[in-house]
Amino acid sequence: MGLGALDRVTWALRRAELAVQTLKEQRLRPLGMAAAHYTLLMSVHSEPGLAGAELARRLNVTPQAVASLVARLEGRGQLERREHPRHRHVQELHLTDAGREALRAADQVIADVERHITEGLGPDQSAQLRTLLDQVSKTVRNA
Amino acid sequence: MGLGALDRVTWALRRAELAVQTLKEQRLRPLGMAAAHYTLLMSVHSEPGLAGAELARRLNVTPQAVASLVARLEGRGQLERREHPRHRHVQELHLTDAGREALRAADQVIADVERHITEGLGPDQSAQLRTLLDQVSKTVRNA
DNA sequence: AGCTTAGCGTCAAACGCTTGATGGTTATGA
DNA sequence: TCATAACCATCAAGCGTTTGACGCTAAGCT
Repeated sequence: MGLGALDRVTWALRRAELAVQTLKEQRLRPLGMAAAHYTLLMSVHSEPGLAGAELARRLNVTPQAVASLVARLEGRGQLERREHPRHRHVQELHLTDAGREALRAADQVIADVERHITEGLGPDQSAQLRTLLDQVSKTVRNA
Repeated sequence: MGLGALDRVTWALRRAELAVQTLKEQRLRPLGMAAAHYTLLMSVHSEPGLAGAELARRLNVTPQAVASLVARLEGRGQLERREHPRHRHVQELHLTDAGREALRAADQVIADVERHITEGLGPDQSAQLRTLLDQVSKTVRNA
């Protein structure tokens, strides 16, 4: 029987993602930051003031997972919860100065990983890879 | 400041992988099988008789995670642990007939997902994507 | 206005995985 | 031969996440 799953695109995709994520985690570890923390900080940075539940949707995780991360980052003084002006029950998430500094340091590491990959591929192939990956995402989304 | 992580290749990679994995999980759910189960069964199928620890290395997880999955699949009668001929302490992992049948059904679903993606991309672009992904894996591995 | 609906945040329990440590088994080398 | 090292499997504890349920707040509808 066939069952040759070894040379499928989705397996190559999985292995590449796993390798990249592992490398990021390793590089981020000396900074005392997990990849999930970096992702959350970066999301809040790019879209400040949104609620935890909204953030959870963008990151494809549950609101509780976000709440857990927020609690930790708030404890470190990198993130702060403000009261939403209209909805008293909702909390706006914002970065503190310390949070911005931590994000800057972490992003330097992440950008280095990214650069290493894109240089290994070359500029045009990197762009093409991104195009193909986006197309995969789009194809899968409306499956 | 720059900090534009949104249009990085590694983010596109992450999102694509997440989307594909989520879709697989959804499609596999009606069969009562998780993606991790499918992966394990497929690995055992492609290389029968290897030990749990060895399997863990290929899947990039811990031996305990494999043991947990094996215990569950053994309970379902889809997998069996045989005694290694030389090392009495080691266990060879083999598929049962029921395991092979379950794998066949699951692989049909997975192959369908794969087909949907490759058809959305076209044959040559699919091949190119796989090449690029493998190159990313290789680049990252010796970073 | 009052009622229903929808959305956010949080608590509690369950699940899966990792880390660390232990015991058992085979191979290697003095 | 005997001791050391290497490897596998397993147990126990800790951590992060998901699932399910509850209370609370704001908006939409009659």
